[in-house]
Amino acid sequence: MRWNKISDAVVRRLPLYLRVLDEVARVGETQMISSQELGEKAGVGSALVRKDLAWFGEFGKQGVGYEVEFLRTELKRILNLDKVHKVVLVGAGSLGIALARYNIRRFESDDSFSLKIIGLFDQDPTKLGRIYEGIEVRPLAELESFVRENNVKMAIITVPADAAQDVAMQLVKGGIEAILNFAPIKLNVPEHVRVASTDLTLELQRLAYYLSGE
Amino acid sequence: MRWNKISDAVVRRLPLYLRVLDEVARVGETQMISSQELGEKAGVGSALVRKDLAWFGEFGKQGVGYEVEFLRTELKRILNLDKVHKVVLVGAGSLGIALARYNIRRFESDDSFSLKIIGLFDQDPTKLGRIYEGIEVRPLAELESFVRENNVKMAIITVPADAAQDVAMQLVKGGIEAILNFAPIKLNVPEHVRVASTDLTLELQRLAYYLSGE
DNA sequence: TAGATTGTTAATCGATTAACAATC
DNA sequence: TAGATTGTTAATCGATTAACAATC
Repeated sequence: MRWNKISDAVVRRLPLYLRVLDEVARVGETQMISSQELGEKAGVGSALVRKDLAWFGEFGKQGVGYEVEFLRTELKRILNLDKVHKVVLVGAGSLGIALARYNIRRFESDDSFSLKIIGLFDQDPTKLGRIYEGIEVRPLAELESFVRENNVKMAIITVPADAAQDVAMQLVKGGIEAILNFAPIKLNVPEHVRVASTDLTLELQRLAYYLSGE
Repeated sequence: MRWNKISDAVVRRLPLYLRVLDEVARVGETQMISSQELGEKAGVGSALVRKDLAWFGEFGKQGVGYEVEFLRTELKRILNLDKVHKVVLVGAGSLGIALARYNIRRFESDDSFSLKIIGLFDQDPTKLGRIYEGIEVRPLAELESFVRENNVKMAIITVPADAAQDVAMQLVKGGIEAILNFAPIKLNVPEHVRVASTDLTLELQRLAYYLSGE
């Protein structure tokens, strides 16, 4: 399962397609969907839908379209979502806990349930041992070994900016391959580690640009 | 202050530059900064830095670079961050409260403090009247009038997916111009309203793609 | 078969990078 | 002045869109 050289822009749209298919399957009106309709619901041109999917194989039938259930299964496979992934969340502040809750809810209601937070970590000794959403808060000192021993490949960082780089390094040493980062800082990690950043401040500042100056 | 036609890609980098300048100013070692150095710290090529800034004027001196404080002030002005903007947050669940807290902390520590949450809204009657971070939770029914009467132009949505579109419409009717959306759904809004979406699920699913299949 | 839609190639569009004259 | 770096133009790169032969 190695399709290297697939552009990031393409990969970014796959979960979008999957979401549309999930919804179409849930409503259950149609068995088949055209690139046209899939594109419309995903907010993407139909040609781009076809081109994106074509990177991974031939999933459609000319004159008919794509079988919803089949494409859904294939996309899950492509995205590695046909397996359960263990996730650690570092930073048990209010944002971290909220994400743990949000995330777990979301994936529990999903039939696939492919991401599972198995560890919460925090630097604050007063938080240690507390249990949120059924998961115990552990000390940062155990992070690296926990990640290694449990073979965790994915992490979410919600610690303050000045601690984030350090945490990232611990995670990498433990063998993490993908990080979702909420700290407002650019993480420095080796090539083989993927980082997705969600930077609230940057987004808000960007939006301010579009406000008609008052 | 109308530079229409500036591409989104450019606007997206401006807050990044601002952040670098803030940091450089805080450390206070240098008065001047070159596009080279600014680019390095922002993770962007030096030519692109110059090109981005050139859209808005001539801020540098040949042979020398950009004056840190001056460029910082200019960027704030360009991004509309030289004014205080009132923000409403809709959805006082754990994510909403966490964001309110996070956000307020962040901008309070900043000397500019240009975004200020002035209203929290929730549909749950048991939450009404509660006070978080000094802000009272109000009923959704009052959202539109509150936004209009207080001349609020920016909103954050943290309600569940099935309520988000409805909330967005209320906000737009009240006169909102920019929305930061955390609900996992594409919001349908008029042309003149800007939406930035942060979709945790899409990001996580995207990251899963890069995991070496176990 | 006739109509529709895929998979794919070529054309277009937009964004980034390279290069350099202008000039501090 | 000599060295450095801007602002800007031209070249490159990559991503999206248009078009259409293949075919269900």
